[in-house]
Amino acid sequence: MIEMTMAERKAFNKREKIIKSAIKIVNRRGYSGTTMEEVAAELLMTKGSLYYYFKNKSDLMFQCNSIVLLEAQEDLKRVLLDESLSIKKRLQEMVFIHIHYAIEENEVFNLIMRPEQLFSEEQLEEVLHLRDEYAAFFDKIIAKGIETKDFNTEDPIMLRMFILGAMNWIQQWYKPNGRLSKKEIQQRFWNYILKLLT
Amino acid sequence: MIEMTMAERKAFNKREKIIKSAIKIVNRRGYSGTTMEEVAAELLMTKGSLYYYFKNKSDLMFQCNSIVLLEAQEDLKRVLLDESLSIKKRLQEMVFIHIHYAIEENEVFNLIMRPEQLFSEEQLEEVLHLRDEYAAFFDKIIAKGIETKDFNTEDPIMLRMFILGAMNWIQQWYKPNGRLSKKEIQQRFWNYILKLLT
Amino acid sequence: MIEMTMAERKAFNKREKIIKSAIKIVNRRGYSGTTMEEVAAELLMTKGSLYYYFKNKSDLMFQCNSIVLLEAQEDLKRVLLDESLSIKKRLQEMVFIHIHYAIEENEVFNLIMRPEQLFSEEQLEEVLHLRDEYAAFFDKIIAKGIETKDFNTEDPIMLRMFILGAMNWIQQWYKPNGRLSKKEIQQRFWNYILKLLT
Amino acid sequence: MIEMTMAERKAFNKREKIIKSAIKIVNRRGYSGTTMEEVAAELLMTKGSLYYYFKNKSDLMFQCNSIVLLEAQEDLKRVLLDESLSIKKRLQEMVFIHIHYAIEENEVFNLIMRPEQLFSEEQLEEVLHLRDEYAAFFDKIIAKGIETKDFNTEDPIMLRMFILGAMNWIQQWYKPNGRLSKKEIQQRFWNYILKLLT
DNA sequence: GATGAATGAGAGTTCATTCAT
DNA sequence: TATGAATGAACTCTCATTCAT
Repeated sequence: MIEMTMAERKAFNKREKIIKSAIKIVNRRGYSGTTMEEVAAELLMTKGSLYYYFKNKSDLMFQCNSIVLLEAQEDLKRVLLDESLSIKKRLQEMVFIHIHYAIEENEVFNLIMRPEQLFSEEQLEEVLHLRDEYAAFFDKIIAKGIETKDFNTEDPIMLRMFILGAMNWIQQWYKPNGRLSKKEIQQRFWNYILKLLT
Repeated sequence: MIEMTMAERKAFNKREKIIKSAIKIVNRRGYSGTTMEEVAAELLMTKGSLYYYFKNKSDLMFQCNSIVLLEAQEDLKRVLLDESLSIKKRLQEMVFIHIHYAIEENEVFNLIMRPEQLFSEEQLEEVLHLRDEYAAFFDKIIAKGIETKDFNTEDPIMLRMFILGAMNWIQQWYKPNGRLSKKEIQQRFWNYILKLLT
Repeated sequence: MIEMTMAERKAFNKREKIIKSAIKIVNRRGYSGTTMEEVAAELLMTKGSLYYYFKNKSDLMFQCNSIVLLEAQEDLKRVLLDESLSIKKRLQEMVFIHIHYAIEENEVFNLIMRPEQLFSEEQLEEVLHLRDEYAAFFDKIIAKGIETKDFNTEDPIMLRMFILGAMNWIQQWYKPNGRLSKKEIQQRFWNYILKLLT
Repeated sequence: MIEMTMAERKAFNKREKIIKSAIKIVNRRGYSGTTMEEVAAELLMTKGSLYYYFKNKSDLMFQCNSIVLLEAQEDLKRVLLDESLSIKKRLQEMVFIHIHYAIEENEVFNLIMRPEQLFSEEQLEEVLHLRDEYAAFFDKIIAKGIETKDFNTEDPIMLRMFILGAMNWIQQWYKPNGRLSKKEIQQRFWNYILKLLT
């Protein structure tokens, strides 16, 4: 979107590679369990080098969080604005997307449990802002559905929190080879959600 | 329940006091943010002394988890077995209890996010067992409700996971002086749950 | 002066031992050249142990500075209040004391060159306060001498700065086996100072 | 003085620019507080480039020191050799020059507090040599003054050390907006010095 | 000439854990 | 029982230095 020289692009790519790597580690070890050393090792770098790309650990963690959230937002937005789909279908897609991220990017997703402890004030503000934006996508489609009488509920905000909570929690018990596949979970959760909304 | 000498009882009490203190700290700082130092300080002890009562930090954390879960189990059991109440009423009470714990004992409750990282294999087994037991209380009442036609759902296990997830997540956004009081949240969540079950 | 239990006294002594050790290192390496590692090694401890006694490096450095300055203040005060000595004799003694410290405790004395960079605001305030107090001892005896007509000068503050500066600088060139001994330097400097004051 | 090709001259100029920049930083941050990064940033370069012009940090610091000292020497020499001025007047000018440098180039001037720590043996030798040369200018004019009976003192070397020390120390307490201006300080210090010399 | 990138040694700091008393 | 003291491993972060391009 923004013009970059070759060198800038290269640096940008490297930064992204690091973030992707860090995301993997965070998903395995959690935030405080992740060490700069391990992130570096995964990339065959030395930890000192990471500081060329990121101010400090908290900065790196912050960017991990942002990148995942922004990606998910992109996916949601595409569906939200796709007028070829019915309201219900759109929400369903969004639910599927959310569950996908909750399962695949379990720790990093919107799941920093105590972000106040990890992030600087400035970062925290943006983290919370990103989360709000994310949630707003769901609010929007629900509001539309209420307008069109597809959905019906009082206090849609609280209901959205109920629903997102249920989905976020999946990562706590999901196991790749469990009784139900990701697809089946998505389908059943969607059924519950639909029931709540009508 | 078990016979104890005076000395044993004294030690037992002390252990409990330490756990209660630790729970407070964990709720404030999270697991990895909790230091033995701070736990000891809260009790006007030195951290060395803690090791007389607990093998190590992980042991202390484990007991924190257990005590909260056992307490909550006690509360649930009392309601579950109270035949003077209707099935629905009983589940409602249980929901209220669960939300109460999720809010008041937010971090410790059933919420060690990645227990594999914190606990030894042995401990982990028990942690997971306790969780299962806990969840089973809900399964039981739901099963009863299905029998009596109070409730109606296929795959009650999955639905229970949906519901517990939604409730567990409350701690992520609950603020003591938020728009809705604990009581109001309990009520609304109960409404949603009832809708899902009928 | 203050009541202490055995244990407290022991800790106090240890702390003092560490400070004394640190002072040696600082005199050898300068402030930023001093590492916690080396201070610990000198005492056959590990650097981690230092943190049992001092909050951080800056705290240790601060206490080094304070202890030397306070000791020197004690020495000065004893002379200043010794009414059995003439004013001139008292100032002479004080000059000798100052030169002694400047030579023997060269780096730590009042000589942190850029204290703003090393100390926290709080510490800095006390450091500067201690320095001011120290200088005030000289101001007092000079003021007395002016009263008694022993001394004669306008702007005694500026003159005191001139004199202390000259003495402080000794550490920059003093060598134990140089042309003049400490005693001779003290005597000559006193001659110059007397000339300036009369 | 020495023939240079265009390219050499260009490099020479660049080197000087870097030194000037470095001097600024050193005056602000002290020797060990100065980073190659910051020096480079001030010049909109990258720190890697500095190594094209200087072997290492110590080399750069060394040249900073030299350049300031050589400049000051130039100034002193001009006055020293100006036979149109009286001996006293000449010394007065030299004192003013010295105080000027002590205030304006506070950290770099002759003030590397522990040069043994920073410089290689080779460099150290030259640093000390430059300092001696510098001091010798003062020795020369004082010697002349003694010859002409303008001044009178035994051990003029020691007295010169006393005087230079007093002046060097100014940087420890001088503040741009203090009670006395630079000019006033220069005047008073000159009065003291004159008193010492007659 | 200049730079982006990487390195590696070492610094300060934290903290669970141990143990003699 | 309790503690003061010490430890050591691990961690974050800094920075002078190098080098291919």
